[in-house]
Amino acid sequence: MKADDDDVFRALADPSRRRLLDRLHAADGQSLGDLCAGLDMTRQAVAKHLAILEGANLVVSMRRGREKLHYINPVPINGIAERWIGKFEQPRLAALSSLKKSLEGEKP
Amino acid sequence: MKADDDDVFRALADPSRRRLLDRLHAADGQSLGDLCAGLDMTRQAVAKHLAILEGANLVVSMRRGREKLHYINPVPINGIAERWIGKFEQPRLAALSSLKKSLEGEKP
DNA sequence: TTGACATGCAACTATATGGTTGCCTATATG
DNA sequence: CATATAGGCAACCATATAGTTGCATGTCAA
Repeated sequence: MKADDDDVFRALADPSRRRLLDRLHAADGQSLGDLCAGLDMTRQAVAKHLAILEGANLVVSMRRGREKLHYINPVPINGIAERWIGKFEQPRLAALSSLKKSLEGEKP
Repeated sequence: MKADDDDVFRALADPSRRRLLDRLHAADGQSLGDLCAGLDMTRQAVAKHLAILEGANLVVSMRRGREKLHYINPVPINGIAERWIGKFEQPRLAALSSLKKSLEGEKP
């Protein structure tokens, strides 16, 4: 519920950014140019997405010469998975059964 | 990576909607009026958020008389946690160490 | 039936967002 | 040095989104 989480959720909301994360997951440490290849977006658009991902701390970058290499940072994702999503996993079956019960039992 | 996931991620992107899910998590089966209490939003705004959550299948609703009761549906959240977030949990430490290695070893 | 209560629907506004184009800066390399 | 390459910056545009107000519909209870 921290404010940080908001950046992470918003960063994850865009399909293009999720694809970028997928690409980095497949091959970590790619440059901006590498990440642009095959996407029908301008380089600048990709750069903006990467900036947002960096802002959410989902990606860290370092410059090597004139290149900027990008690395995935799994910590925030792990964070929301643990602190926010985790609480829905445990009561999953309970909620389903209580829902079913409600749907069946409340009408009469 | 299904198209459904997009709805879920987008639904989760908004803090107000996450708060609504939190409220439903705290007390399942609330009506629209119940969910409005204490929020500085109009009822209509809340209704829209709930519609989006329903569209993403994160919430299901049923009418009882003139009330509409809302229930959380943990399945989609569980889905993205398993299928999308899970793949980042496992390589977490590996990625961190490779990042550290890169940050230290590439400069000279 | 009549009025109060819970929700639905529609139009409208303002801002956020994703994307573009154009130009500038910095690092290699001939 | 000159030129290509990789990326950064800023203005701009179109649409999506969150929120509002106003009114309509449906349901309960006296």
